[in-house]
Amino acid sequence: MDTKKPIEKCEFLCVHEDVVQEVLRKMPEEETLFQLADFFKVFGDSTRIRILYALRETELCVCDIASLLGLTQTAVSHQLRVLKTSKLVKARRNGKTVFYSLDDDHIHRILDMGICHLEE
Amino acid sequence: MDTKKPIEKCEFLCVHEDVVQEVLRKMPEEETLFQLADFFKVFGDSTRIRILYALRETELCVCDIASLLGLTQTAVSHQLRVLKTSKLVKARRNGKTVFYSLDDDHIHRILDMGICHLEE
DNA sequence: TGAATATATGAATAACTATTCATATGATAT
DNA sequence: ATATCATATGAATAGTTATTCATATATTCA
Repeated sequence: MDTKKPIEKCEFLCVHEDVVQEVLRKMPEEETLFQLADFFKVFGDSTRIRILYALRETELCVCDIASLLGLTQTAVSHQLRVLKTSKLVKARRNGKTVFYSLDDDHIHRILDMGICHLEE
Repeated sequence: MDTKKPIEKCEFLCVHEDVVQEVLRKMPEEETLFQLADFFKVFGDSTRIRILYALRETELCVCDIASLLGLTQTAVSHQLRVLKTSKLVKARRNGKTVFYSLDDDHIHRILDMGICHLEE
């Protein structure tokens, strides 16, 4: 079928089979790693990180966040939805205003560690 | 100039000015937060996370990683370059083979924390 | 030197995602 | 009820990025 194969592909000729098997055995589940990547992905956007670190200080309404960070209300709302879906923030309604805050202390600690990391 | 403005935009009428100022004062530098987002971004890709957790067990050559994770050699090489640029992995050449490993113990600890997080 | 092998890389493609625009919803006050 | 304000959301757009393809580089061995 495959009539033209100009260069013979290096199809893992060099694999250290025993090492590979050992690593496969010890590594976390595939599923776990995909979840972990998704978790980090949420932090991997400057808009969301800035929102999170603003909320680290105090709860804020959508307009406050937009003003604070120089963003449109719409952009902030969209990102807050992402953060809420990921259980990183929670919302509290007070009349027309919706106040957002970090979902729990666990998130606080993660953000504290983030700061810590950059200081190393 | 702006002849047609059907709906008057909500331009931060609700801002709690004092709170916003206080938060701005306390928050980390903009620059710092952008760096932090970039840092998380590297972890926020399943291919890279899987490579990192494979390397958490032992050093591996490019072919081993590709075989282990069911990826092409090219895809792995490209991502290893990203990880190397971000100082997360380092390379050691032995003949034709290049072995990659986590750059330092700090990265090890971060990966350990990742696992920890998912167990909560 | 030339063949073979392991890895790297530039360019093109494909997939994803953040932002914007227009508009809807939800709440208050008159 | 209606007008106004704060927020939410669907669709389109624009920007980004992971993967693939083709090929280059680096090293070893005959």
